[in-house]
Amino acid sequence: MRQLRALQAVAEEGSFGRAAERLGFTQSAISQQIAGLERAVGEKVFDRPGGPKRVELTPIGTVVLDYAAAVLAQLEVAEDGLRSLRAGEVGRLVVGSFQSASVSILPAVVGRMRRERPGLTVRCVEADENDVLIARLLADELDLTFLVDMPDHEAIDAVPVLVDPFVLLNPADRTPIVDPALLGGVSMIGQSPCACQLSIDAALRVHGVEPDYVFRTNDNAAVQAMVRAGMGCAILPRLAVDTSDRGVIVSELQPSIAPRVVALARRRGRTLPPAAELFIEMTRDVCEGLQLPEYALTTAER
Amino acid sequence: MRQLRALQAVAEEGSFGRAAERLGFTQSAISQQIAGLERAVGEKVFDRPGGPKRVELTPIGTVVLDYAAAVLAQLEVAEDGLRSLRAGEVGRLVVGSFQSASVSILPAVVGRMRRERPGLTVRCVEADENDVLIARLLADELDLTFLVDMPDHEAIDAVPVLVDPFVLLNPADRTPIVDPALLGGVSMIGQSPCACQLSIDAALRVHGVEPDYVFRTNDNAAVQAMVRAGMGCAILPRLAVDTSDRGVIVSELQPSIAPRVVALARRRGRTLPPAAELFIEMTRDVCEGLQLPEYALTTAER
DNA sequence: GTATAGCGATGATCTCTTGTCATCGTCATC
DNA sequence: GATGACGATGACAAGAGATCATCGCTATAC
Repeated sequence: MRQLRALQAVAEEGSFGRAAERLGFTQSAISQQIAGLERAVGEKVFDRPGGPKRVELTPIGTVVLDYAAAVLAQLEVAEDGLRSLRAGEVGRLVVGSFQSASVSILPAVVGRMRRERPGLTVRCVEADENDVLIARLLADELDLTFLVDMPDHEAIDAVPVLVDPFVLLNPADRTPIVDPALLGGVSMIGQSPCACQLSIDAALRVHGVEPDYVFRTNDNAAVQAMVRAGMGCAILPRLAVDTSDRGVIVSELQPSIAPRVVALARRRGRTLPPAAELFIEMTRDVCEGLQLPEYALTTAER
Repeated sequence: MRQLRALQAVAEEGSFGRAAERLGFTQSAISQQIAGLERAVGEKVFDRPGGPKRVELTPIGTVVLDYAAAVLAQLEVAEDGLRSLRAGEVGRLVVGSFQSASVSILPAVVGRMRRERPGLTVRCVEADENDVLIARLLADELDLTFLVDMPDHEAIDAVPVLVDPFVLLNPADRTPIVDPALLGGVSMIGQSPCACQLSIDAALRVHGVEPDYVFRTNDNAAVQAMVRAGMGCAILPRLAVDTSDRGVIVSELQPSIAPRVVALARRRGRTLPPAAELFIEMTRDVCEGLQLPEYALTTAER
């Protein structure tokens, strides 16, 4: 390494002394470095004519120089690559997500990443169940993952990024129900029993209600369309709701049930790519924005 | 370097200790090498879960490993290349030559080289004048050069490889002349004043003869054809003569004139490619063969 | 729970590498 | 023959790098 640089410098300068000067060594050091290189190669790489003449590469020296240049160039490429990787300018991030996060949070975050760090690639892996996301996170298939609720797993580190209250959807042509305790016997639209749905059901049972789902779909827009069509009520996280829909009345639950917490999780003990910190920061920022008052319910008041 | 190898070994073994064993170090040494690498990279390259679990590459570590593999592969290519270069298996040799050497010596030598060392490239540069060859040798454009006569130049090292006496060519239909002193006034075929021709002329003048060239050509076969056609006599180095030509009588000069010496020269102080030694050896060998009795004059006796 | 075994980190120590300094011999030039 | 530029080399100091012994941590076994 040091020897290869010395070789280059001497070959260019034609003199051990000048090469030493260029590299910040003494002539003696260069002499020893070249001697070491020649020991390694097994042949002289320079002809030293003596006196003030230039030292000249031997035929073998020429070849060694070519190889040295190749190795050093390779090394330079590596250094450049690492520099930009460390700076978070380039890289690849695999993020787990679930449907409503993919709809409400991810687009904004990924959009900003693409704008601010075009070299970064973000790949998203979606799964409906928390457990699947957790398993993939633990298997190091994901760098980060969104989760519903804070996980209770000692190998996982999670930060809450969004507190997303549940809201009640009623058809616009009916007097809206807002008390979860009154949902007993009411037709409801639900999701298949994913993490989110299960926590809704549990909350309703606290109010003594066993919900009666007449239709289940995991597509939030479909849920909302069903409500609009008058098939029943629905409880959804607020961020999953299209609040511009005039056919549906979106109301806070009174009394409210425990809101859904969206967390961003990482495996404990796994070092993340530098870009991950950026991703986390942006996500928190985006989520903060999503919780601003202007995103509060407006449809019910209209 | 050492660190890159350590990185590879640890990544493959999943353990500092086993990597140490493989590389012939202690675990402590590997630990420090990886620590040094991480200092250079600026980030951890391994996650160390602790306990008997495998250490795992961090995302950055994976990238570093890729770069390391590239650099090490490059280095291996270099080592392989140098090994075969040093062994004289591959390489490139530029050899200076003049016409009769190109005809009589080179083909056999190059042929043998090609057979025994197919990886070697021999390029020949031909020049009619000794001085041109010497200048190119001194300019390092040639690794070796054939020369007519031993050079008297302190920067050149030469070994005689062939002693090639001059012979006299007479047309077969005339009583042959063999005494150079009798060539005065005789029509002669000669070459243009190259090194070889000049030494012939000088030798003739010693015998009081000023040769009368009625035709000059640098093509030996053309000289011989002219003699065959009866245009005159000619003096040529024996090796330049086609002794199977029945139309020409080839005789030794009596008294003989100083023979031409073919030398193989190198620049003093210039290290030659390993293949050059081989070339020199083969040349001496071939030339020895050319001087065997069976190559002695036969035409005159036929 | 405690014991145990495997693993990496670390401080002390030693060795070998690699730098500098001073000096020498060589070669071209004045 | 003096001079100056150059590389080689021996002595010595500084630093890198290896080993050894030991520590703390984690998972597994009893």
